[in-house]
Amino acid sequence: MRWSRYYLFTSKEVPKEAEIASHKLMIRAGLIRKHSAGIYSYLPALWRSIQKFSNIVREELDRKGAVELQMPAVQPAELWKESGRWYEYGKELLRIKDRHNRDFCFGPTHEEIVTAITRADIRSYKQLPFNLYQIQVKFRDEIRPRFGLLRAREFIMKDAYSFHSTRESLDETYNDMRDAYSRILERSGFKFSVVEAATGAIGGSVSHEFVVFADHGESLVITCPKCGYAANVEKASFYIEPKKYNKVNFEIVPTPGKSRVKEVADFLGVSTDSIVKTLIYKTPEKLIAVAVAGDREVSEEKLRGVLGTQGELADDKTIEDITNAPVGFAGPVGLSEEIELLVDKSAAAIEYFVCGANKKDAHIVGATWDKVGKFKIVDIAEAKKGDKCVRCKSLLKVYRGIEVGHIFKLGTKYSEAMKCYFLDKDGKSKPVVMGCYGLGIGRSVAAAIEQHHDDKGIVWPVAIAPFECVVMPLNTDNTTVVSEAESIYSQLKEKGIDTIIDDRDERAGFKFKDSDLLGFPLKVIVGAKTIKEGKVEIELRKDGSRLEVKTSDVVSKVGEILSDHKNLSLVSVR
RNA sequence: CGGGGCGUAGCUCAGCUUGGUAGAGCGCACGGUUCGGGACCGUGAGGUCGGAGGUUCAAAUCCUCUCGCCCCGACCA
Repeated sequence: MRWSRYYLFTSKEVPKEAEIASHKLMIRAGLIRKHSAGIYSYLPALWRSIQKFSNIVREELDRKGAVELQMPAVQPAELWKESGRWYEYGKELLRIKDRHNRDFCFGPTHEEIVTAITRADIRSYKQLPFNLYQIQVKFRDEIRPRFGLLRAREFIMKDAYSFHSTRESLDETYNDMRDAYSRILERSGFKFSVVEAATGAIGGSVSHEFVVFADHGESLVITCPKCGYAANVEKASFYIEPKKYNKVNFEIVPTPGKSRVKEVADFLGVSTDSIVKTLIYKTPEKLIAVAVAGDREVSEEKLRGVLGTQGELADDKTIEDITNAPVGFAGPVGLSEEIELLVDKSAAAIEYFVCGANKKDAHIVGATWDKVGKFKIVDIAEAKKGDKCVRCKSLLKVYRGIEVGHIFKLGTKYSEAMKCYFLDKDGKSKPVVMGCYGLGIGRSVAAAIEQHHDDKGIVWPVAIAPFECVVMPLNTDNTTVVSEAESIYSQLKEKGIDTIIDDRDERAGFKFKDSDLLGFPLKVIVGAKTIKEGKVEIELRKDGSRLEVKTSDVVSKVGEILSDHKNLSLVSVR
């Protein structure tokens, strides 16, 4: 590619709307153009990176026997009504009407469509399993798009859906996909972690996230450096350390106006972890009381797992009705029998605790669980810094990262709702067992920049760089320099090395700054100084190191360095 | 959805308080000097001041409405 004829325009200005590195650099390097909140064009250079990453994805999925297809972006409402998600998905689903006033949506994901396809074809267990995938534009009307491609509304995603006659078969494919994702990320030069995750709006039972480490990531990941346990903070379990408690006599004490945990703790002179905090949640069907230790938060994702449905905090009026007290004075002791009580492990472990008295301006001290009616002990508190591993009791670490992939065991949620059945060996009709596997393409590429950049610009991993190599004739008025550069450029292309020549009539410094910003892994510098001796320089973007080589050796040397780097990025970093 | 901020040249922004000829830097075009880490000098092109309405002799500036963008928050007792 000739830079002078390519569509690649950089800028010195630091964009005002961008806050994090990948977003700023993508704008400065001329890789994206924003049209609306969370809606972008991918300009040619970035599109090359996206294509390279997509092709790695294809190679690794094809290797596992997955089959590519393409499904519609605009989907009829009927299918979403069948699965029930037309009513559940909420405002993130972009709903549109056609000229006949019929309802459609712009697909945020494709379980409905893929199930509509397969239910028409699947008859027998003999056809199973199979795994279908596509790389396609999705739309999710996010509450607040931000960070450029990291949280866009329109984005490119690889989504795969597998279909099975048995759970065991699903397990097999699930593990295959897990391997494929790991290979994809390794080949693309990511440092990442595979973590247990909550299933969210997609549904299903088991799921894992692929989280690329980044200081500005939106996901919090808990890992155990000793035994390798890793989970999203929304899902992570932790070890509750047994403590010795001194006996405290049961007593109802006045706590006027002290409704928050911190206030009660200060007022009574106790620590927050000896308080039991009681929250009232509501689901579409019922009210639930939830108790956690005062120094902990409820993980709504964990709660969703226990309830099997999304719960939300009840409004003030409901709380007053059920607890006979204003908000802030609920407690498990003496709570109405009408409401189910879930007690987190963290709260259940406290022998003598402080809690709301279900009475205005009063708390109980010295409460014990034998004074509480029926309750169930569950794991619904969020892990936090300083917690210990549920498996090996080592100190857990908390990392920030970007969730680039998420794989789920869906089970029969969609196949039952949408009647995708097959006839099994025993002659009985059964719902197909499904898995689904998402990987954010644009997000991954943005995450790569987030993970690989310095103060000069992007430092692309070789595998997904827009170009592997840039040839830079520094003195465009020197005919030897120009002709040597052109010759090297043709030879590199000949050898299949992805090369751009910076043939623009610009000064040397300008070209250096631009290619540093763009982050091409290798520069071949052709200048008047060295060409006199029949030499050029090769510079590595990674560390700025240079070596002089004879013009006759450049091509083989470049090939050598690039293959070294490709191999390097294959080394597992977990 | 709630709160805050912004919208003026291709980009980043000043001007608005106190109404009166629309500015700077970068970028762009041309000429000259320069030429291995975002050069310098000169000349020049380029703006319905987000949009609509209003007040006024006169509106980028004041008022009303509206659209868009950015940031923070969205209930944990």
